[in-house]
Amino acid sequence: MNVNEQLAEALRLAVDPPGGVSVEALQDLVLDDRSRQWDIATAAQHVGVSPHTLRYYERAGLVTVPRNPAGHRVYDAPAVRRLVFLTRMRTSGMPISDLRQYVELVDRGDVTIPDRLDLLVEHRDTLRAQLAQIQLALAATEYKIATYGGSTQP
Amino acid sequence: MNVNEQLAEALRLAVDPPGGVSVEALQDLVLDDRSRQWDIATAAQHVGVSPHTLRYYERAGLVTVPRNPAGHRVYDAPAVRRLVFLTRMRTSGMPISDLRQYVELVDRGDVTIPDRLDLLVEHRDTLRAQLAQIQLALAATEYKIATYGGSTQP
DNA sequence: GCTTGCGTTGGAGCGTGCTCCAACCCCTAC
DNA sequence: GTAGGGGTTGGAGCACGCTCCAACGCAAGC
Repeated sequence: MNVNEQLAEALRLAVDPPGGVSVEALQDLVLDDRSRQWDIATAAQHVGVSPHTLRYYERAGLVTVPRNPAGHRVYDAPAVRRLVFLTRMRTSGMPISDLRQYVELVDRGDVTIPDRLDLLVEHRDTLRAQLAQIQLALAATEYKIATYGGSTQP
Repeated sequence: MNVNEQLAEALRLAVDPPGGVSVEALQDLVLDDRSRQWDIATAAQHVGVSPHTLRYYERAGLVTVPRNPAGHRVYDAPAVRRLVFLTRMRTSGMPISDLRQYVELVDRGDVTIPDRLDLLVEHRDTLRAQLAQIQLALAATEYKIATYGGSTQP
């Protein structure tokens, strides 16, 4: 995978998580990068979690979200993309504590890039192990299905 | 995948879970199918969980385990293979409640095979979705690693 | 002005899946 | 007989990640 392909892939990832981000969300995120802002309900929809969860993530220190004059949270496109990334890491099993550690490293600037790399590499290995586990479970499940005589192949 | 390949695969799955079942465990499970029996500590090692967890699974209704005259649990090879299967389903995200439902269906005999198939097919779909999720998370992680400039490819 | 709706907060509650504890039992070795 | 090392039980505790609640604030529409 060369860098261009990786960029294309990353863009796809940022805007099209399997959790369910819509085409409109894509357009919001890609086309109106700078100016657009969302309230918590809309941002939650874009990210694919509940507003509750977004507030929880803020409380947990994963993000800091600016407020409008009324004190309401205001999310912009980069913030939403960050949340999509964080959510992806979450749903793939990275604990909140690790994610907090990661964003703290990001906050501390480029000097922490090696540390971040360590975290990412570790998580990558975890993901690979998970992948193997799931593939095994899938094979076992498909075997059971086959031996039960169900011809349920798609 | 024909049936023979599936059988071979299933055997491999039953005796070589990534959780860490040893070669001795394999031999125990395959060669000494009928006569061998294990106490809870040994069975736990074979399955790759703690004795605590095995007792918990029994309390949760996933298995019923016979006792020796002293009242100690006695596990035989089929029981351990069943536990390996259950553990694989667990670690791949099937909740205890679903597993209990499944084993209840098994207990009720062949008439429940269609219901079991439904459960399995549903879980298979869940697994496929999980697989896609993890692959996306892996791609995202590898992209981050690449853009941080770390040449950490294996 | 008042209702409605969405937002805010701190704090409590909950479901899951273990994990541990206390009190006890059994068997073996010394 | 007694100490030690395993096992047994019911029940409590815990970590995690939400999820909800009460009490309140702001803003728009009638």
